[in-house]
Amino acid sequence: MPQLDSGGAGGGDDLGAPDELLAFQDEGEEQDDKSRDSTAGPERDLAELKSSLVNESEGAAGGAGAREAGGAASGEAEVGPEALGREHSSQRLFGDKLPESLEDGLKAPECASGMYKETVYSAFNLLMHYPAPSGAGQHPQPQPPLHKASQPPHSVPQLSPLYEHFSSPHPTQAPVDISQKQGVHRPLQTPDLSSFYSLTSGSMGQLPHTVSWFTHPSLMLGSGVPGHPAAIPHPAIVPSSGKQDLQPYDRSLKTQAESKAEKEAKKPTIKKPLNAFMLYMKEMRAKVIAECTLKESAAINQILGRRWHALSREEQAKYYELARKERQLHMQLYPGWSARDNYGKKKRRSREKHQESTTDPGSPKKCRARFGLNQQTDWCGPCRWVCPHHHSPCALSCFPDCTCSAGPAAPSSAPQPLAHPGDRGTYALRT
DNA sequence: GACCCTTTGAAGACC
DNA sequence: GGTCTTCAAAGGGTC
Repeated sequence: MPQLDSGGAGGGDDLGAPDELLAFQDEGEEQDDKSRDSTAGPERDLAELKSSLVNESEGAAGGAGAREAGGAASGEAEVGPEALGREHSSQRLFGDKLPESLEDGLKAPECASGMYKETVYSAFNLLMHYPAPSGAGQHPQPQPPLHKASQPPHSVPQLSPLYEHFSSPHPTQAPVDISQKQGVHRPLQTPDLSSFYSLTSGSMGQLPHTVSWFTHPSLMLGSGVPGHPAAIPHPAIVPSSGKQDLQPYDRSLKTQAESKAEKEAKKPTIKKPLNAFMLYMKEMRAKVIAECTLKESAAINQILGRRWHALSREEQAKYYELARKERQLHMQLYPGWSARDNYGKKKRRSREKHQESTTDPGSPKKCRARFGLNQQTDWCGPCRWVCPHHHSPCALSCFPDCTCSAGPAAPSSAPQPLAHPGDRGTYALRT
């Protein structure tokens, strides 16, 4: 993490996100525990993490896992396996049940043995912690065409070929070559940008996403941001419409206003730069899919979220730093861009859910949606949470340690929804 | 075909 | 300033 790395690339970080620091501040003693755990041995750490996941998934049926999770959620002395949750307080409160698909994946031998198996999971940590020595012999992947003769000691071998390029002392040369080959004007070789990727020995490696900025198909096609002075193609740029252009004849039939609107509609959307977790997901998703034979992104993201919390500060710091560079580069490429530009481009039902929550309680399904609960969760009663509107037990078997044991409340006495696991901030755990 | 789900983090909106 | 909302990725699932 840049802020914590006094000697690292965090110095002079004008774009450092304050949340990054807060995230670690929140962890507090957890991080100390984490450090101790990591020093105690990765095998134990991994085994406990795996165990905690199994317990969480099995906690729905039994109570032991629930109590275990509850102990971890108390935020106080985390001891033994309980400490393995390693989730932020808000996340720890989120005693979710893994989706069936995820449970299946976890129970599947190939997943159980792969996800948190030392040989795989810690292999990633190892790669992140201990830079691979230079030389092709250490490289598990085929040598890329742009492979440099010697690999910088700080590089991460499993990353894409261009990662190596950008880890090289002359990171901007290959894009120049590429653009020259493609006949694309690339005013990218600004001192500032090159400085981003002229990684020092202490700087972090480049992940495929960042690297992919320069290998994206749009780059190869020479597309860019119309009107933008830089006109630098970027994977963040996506056409707002996938439809093909109109034929000239059809176009002639369009009125000027229509064509203008059409132009506006076809204006490529500049996407938000990826944050640290997104970069982490992008890199690790394929591994999780391969290890767990899962395809459902929701389940995969749950796993990745847990893995993210299981990462050490140093490991997370690499992604925070990369995300900071992403934002920096994004800002340079699109100076006038704002996240507001993409607001409202996605219709989200969450907004509708919120509106529903303030008016009609609606059906139990809507009520579940109001509290952000899993729509697929059946109503039953292990947590004894009572829906304030329907006065029926909420069956959140995925929240086995829910302490909201309030009985059915009279409608008039329940103007406020009860604290519920769905409300991350108010969920209290049984101690 | 649009949206949901699910995760974390960044940033804008809102009070 | 604190809280809430939206969007970034991903792809199977749902409507």
